[in-house]
Amino acid sequence: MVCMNSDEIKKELREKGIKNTRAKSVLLHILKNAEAPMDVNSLYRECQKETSVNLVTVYRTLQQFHEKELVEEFVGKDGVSQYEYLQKGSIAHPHFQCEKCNRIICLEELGFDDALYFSNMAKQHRVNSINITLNGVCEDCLSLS
Amino acid sequence: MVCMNSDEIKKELREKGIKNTRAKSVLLHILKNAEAPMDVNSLYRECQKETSVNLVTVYRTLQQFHEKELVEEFVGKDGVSQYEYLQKGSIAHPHFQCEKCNRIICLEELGFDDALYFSNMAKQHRVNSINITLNGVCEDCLSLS
DNA sequence: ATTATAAATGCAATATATTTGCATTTATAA
DNA sequence: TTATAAATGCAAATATATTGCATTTATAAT
Repeated sequence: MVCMNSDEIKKELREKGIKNTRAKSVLLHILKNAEAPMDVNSLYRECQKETSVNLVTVYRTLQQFHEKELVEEFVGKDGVSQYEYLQKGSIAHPHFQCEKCNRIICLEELGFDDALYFSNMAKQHRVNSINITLNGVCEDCLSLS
Repeated sequence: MVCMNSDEIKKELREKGIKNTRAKSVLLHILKNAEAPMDVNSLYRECQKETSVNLVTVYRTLQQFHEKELVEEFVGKDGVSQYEYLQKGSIAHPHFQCEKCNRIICLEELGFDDALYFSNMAKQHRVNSINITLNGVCEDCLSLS
């Protein structure tokens, strides 16, 4: 298990007005240590390793984390929601999703200010988030075929 | 109803090895005339105006159109699949989706070759498609609040 | 024109992802 | 210590999408 100061997690939850329960702290911990976006099932499985929790609680927690802007949410081409910890002040990065195994890989940040660039395209609307996802076949699945 | 040479539709279906049935031709017609991506329900409702068709047939037809590369498919933040006629040789364009009313608006094409730009980020993988979606609140919903 | 065949369709059932209602428990602030 | 809002679990409901199977139909070959 990846290490992290539990006081830090506790503080982060309190700042957002979220009760410091086992489920919430474990989930936030998992999300903060994830190297790629995760779906509800993976998060549920990981969470179960640490504490007994109901799947509905995971759904509700992720919804709350999203509302409180702790995590970003997007839906992959397979129709499954993905969650990723939202690094404060960081620039959004694109993702690659494999059509065979559905795994998601983080790509490097764009070489330009995407928020500025893309928001200009939709000036008359209010842009809250930008999602860039490349779809295809990952190197692992390529080597299997 | 928007006009379009039905021979053109017929030819397009035949070229892709798809039987020229009422459901298929009506759906292709609707998709070709749509000014933005549509979901299954809108397509189903539109299709019903022209011919009696089962929802399953709409699903299966869209799946086929996607396999035969007649349409592009992506999933919005609301988890609903969206379909858009694939203009041959055209450059992909980003979309804006409203978080309130869920409608999708096509944005202008990127000012650079997105396929080249983004594929370079995922060199070790095979990139088949690129989806760029901005999420936020559209001008109509903004003016209501 | 007739016919054989694969493709397409409808209907019912199923699968999967996600949400909701409600009773109970728990963290936290007073 | 206690009152309260928040969090949780469980069951059921909802929404989206898929599958199996029997029947129908477009199309190409005759």
